[in-house]
Amino acid sequence: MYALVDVNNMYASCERVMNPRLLGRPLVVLSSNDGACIARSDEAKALGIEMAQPWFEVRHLERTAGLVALSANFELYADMSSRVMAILGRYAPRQEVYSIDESFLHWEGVRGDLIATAREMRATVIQETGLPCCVGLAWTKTLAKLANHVAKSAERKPGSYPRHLAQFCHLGRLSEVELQTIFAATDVGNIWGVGRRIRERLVTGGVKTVLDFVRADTASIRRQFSVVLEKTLLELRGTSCLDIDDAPASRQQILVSRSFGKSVTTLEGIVEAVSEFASRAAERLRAQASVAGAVNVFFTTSPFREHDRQHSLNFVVPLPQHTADSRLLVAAAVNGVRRHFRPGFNYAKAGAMLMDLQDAKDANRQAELDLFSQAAGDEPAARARDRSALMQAMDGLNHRFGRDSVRIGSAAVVSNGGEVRSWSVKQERRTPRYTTRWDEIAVVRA
DNA sequence: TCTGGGGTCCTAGGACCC
DNA sequence: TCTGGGGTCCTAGGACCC
Repeated sequence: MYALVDVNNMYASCERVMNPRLLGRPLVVLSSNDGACIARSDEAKALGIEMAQPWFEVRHLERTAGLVALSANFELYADMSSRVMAILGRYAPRQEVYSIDESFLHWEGVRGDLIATAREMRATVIQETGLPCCVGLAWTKTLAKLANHVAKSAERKPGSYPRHLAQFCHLGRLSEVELQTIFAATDVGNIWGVGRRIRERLVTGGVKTVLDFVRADTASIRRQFSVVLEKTLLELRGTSCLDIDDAPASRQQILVSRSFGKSVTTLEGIVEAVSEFASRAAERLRAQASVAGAVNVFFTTSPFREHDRQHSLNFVVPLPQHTADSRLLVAAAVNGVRRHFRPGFNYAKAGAMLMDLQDAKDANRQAELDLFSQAAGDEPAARARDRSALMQAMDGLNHRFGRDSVRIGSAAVVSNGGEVRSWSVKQERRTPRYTTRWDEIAVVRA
């Protein structure tokens, strides 16, 4: 039996835990640069604010509807998430942390009352973190996702589903008739794995609800769409095709990209930003004990500025040998920028992606075994150890004294007088990082 | 003025090999 | 006249997820 546990409006709920005055008010959390709404409280949804809607389009609601908008405080959300996940992990033998606000749980051959377990689990999460969640239970992961959708909707949208399914929905406990009623009342686009495009094609073919979909022919779904969608269909019929992934493999690519707070026109501006992104990516690379074989760099103008001349650059810089050394990765990225940069454009966004990742241990062993590597000009093992020790020291200092205490020279360009870097993201409404910074810790007054 | 930032998987087609 | 078949690897693009 699978459960899918999902924190309600995660980001908005985290802000409310730290500032209860936000309870009951329409609240949105904004993406970097305060550009678009990436999370909404129920009250904000009721105002008609859409996911990813640009902030400037809804900004007037601040005055007219008491809307509150906050810049995303990802450090807070990540910390709250890890607390929630740790609690959920206590309730099931296997857990897959699926995203910052969702977790699959798996019980094999359990007979007990899982709804009772779910109730206790939800109460514990609320008690220990203040965050509300909903639980969907079913025989497969795709059905558990659907059950979770029902649990959420039954709680928040009166009339959508039977009220007794609010917060906890166990599809395995429903009669065939009840199940079909729910399937018939659910748009096919709410299925996990059916996005906008596939939904359009399904609806055009007359498949509008989950019920229509489960009655479709597997072979023709496979033919017209893909094996992926065929699996989705089988899962909805109760045949488990997706196993719980409780030992996630390390990432196959690491991307750091940002839109700029204001556009960048100069080579030095792009160099500065790309250095910073490559440097951040390298930190994550070392955190998962990998090495990279190439750096993919891109920078581009904004398609939304229709009067600007548009230009995008995207290139891959291969490395002579795999590495996790920030200095080498940043240097490769910067050299690429210097070679490819074209002036005369208002660049709006850039990114650095580390590719061709390998396990650092495997890469080392490979290098030691390769009798020809030194003859070919690769560095001796001793030097490689020095590199790794230096990076470890850098990561250690940054962990202890705060991000950017030590960093790579070319990424450290800061304008005189403490002025922010030209490309820096705009974040005017960020709340304190209450749980991860001593100097921003929450203060409680009696 | 102002439009997010990460990821994954699958497929098709071309190069190349035997 | 007639020009194989099976395999791998790589890349680009498209779909999805949160």
